[in-house]
Amino acid sequence: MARKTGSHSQITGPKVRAAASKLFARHGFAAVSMRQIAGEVGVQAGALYLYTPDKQTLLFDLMREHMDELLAAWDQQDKGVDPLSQLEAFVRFHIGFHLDRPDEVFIAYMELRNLAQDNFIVIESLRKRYEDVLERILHQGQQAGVFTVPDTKLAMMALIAMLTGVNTWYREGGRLSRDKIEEIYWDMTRKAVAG
Amino acid sequence: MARKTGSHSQITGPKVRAAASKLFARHGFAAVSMRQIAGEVGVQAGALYLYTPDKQTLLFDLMREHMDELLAAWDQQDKGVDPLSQLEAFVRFHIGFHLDRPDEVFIAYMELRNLAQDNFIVIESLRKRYEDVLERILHQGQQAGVFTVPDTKLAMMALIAMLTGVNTWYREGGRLSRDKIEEIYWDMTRKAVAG
DNA sequence: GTCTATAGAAAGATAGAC
DNA sequence: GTCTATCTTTCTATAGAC
Repeated sequence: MARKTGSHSQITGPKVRAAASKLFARHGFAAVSMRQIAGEVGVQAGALYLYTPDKQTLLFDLMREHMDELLAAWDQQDKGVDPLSQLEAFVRFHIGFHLDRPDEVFIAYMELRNLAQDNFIVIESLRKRYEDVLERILHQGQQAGVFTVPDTKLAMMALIAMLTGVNTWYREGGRLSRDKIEEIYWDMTRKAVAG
Repeated sequence: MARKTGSHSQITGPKVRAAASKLFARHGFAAVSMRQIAGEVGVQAGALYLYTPDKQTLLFDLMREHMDELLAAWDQQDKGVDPLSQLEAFVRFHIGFHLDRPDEVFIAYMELRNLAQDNFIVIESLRKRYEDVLERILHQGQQAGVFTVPDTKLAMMALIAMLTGVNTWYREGGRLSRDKIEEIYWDMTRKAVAG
């Protein structure tokens, strides 16, 4: 078979990111070598540096892209006007979005400590923007007398931790459908913030 | 000042574990070198191997000890007989125990993927024993008609994720006292599993 | 019990051929 | 665009002096 030549940058670039995402999620950023990533892609280690200036930037780009997608997806989400509808929309959105991207989610939560200082600040501010979405919903519901949350920030953190936790045990084709899982988590959430 | 001589093994051993715990939690197992640990203890890298056969065992021992302590502490905990009292005891115990040991908790959750296969099995079985404690409480409450949890396993995972999440944002001397935090989390938990 | 020194492997990143 | 080859650094772990 003839050796392939010519430009592959539009194919290889995404493959590098996909391989890095998979390997970082499985083994952790620090435990994965550039050679391993290259092996997964099917190129030599040196070739990776056509697509990223260094390993740190590769991690940062993965995390930033994930957070950007998260915020953009929420903006485009159908959500009601009253706090209860918005909270339900948030719960279902959060679970669905996170279950669709287990590797990226894992990296976004686990590899914060491996970000360089400047990069960390950027990712943290994106995360804060997402947390603010939920906190605002809780605050509005509290003001409207629909929810009883003595501390909206604390309730926000508790709910996000609970919802994101789905990723730690969910397996494709498991006992419960995704819709059923969303249903149960929504039920717990609704009751937890009730009067 | 005279150079100290003689045995320090009863001091240095625990110092090695404390240093490893701190550094693994801050930077991750894979990102921490034996030289860094030695530097934190105040010895040379080679001296560490008097206290652990290798880096992997050092991680494993930290995690196993943490899980053993967790299970032992729960066994000695005051807990009522009815499901509601037991659930409250569990919530307060879990938050208190975990806030007392932020580094160990972080390691126990983040470094599972860096355990060798055999070691992973041991830690996972200890974790399962702890999860079973909560699942059993939920099951008993459901049977007794005190709780309304359609799926006890799922509710158990949701609650543990929510409770452990306290560690991600709690800072000593923060806005809320630990007792107040336990109070709020117990309130959310109680409502989430209510009828 | 701890040190210095080092073996041996592997890491991130770069240079230059093709 | 990718390869091979390599520089330089750093790693885990061990050996032997004190």
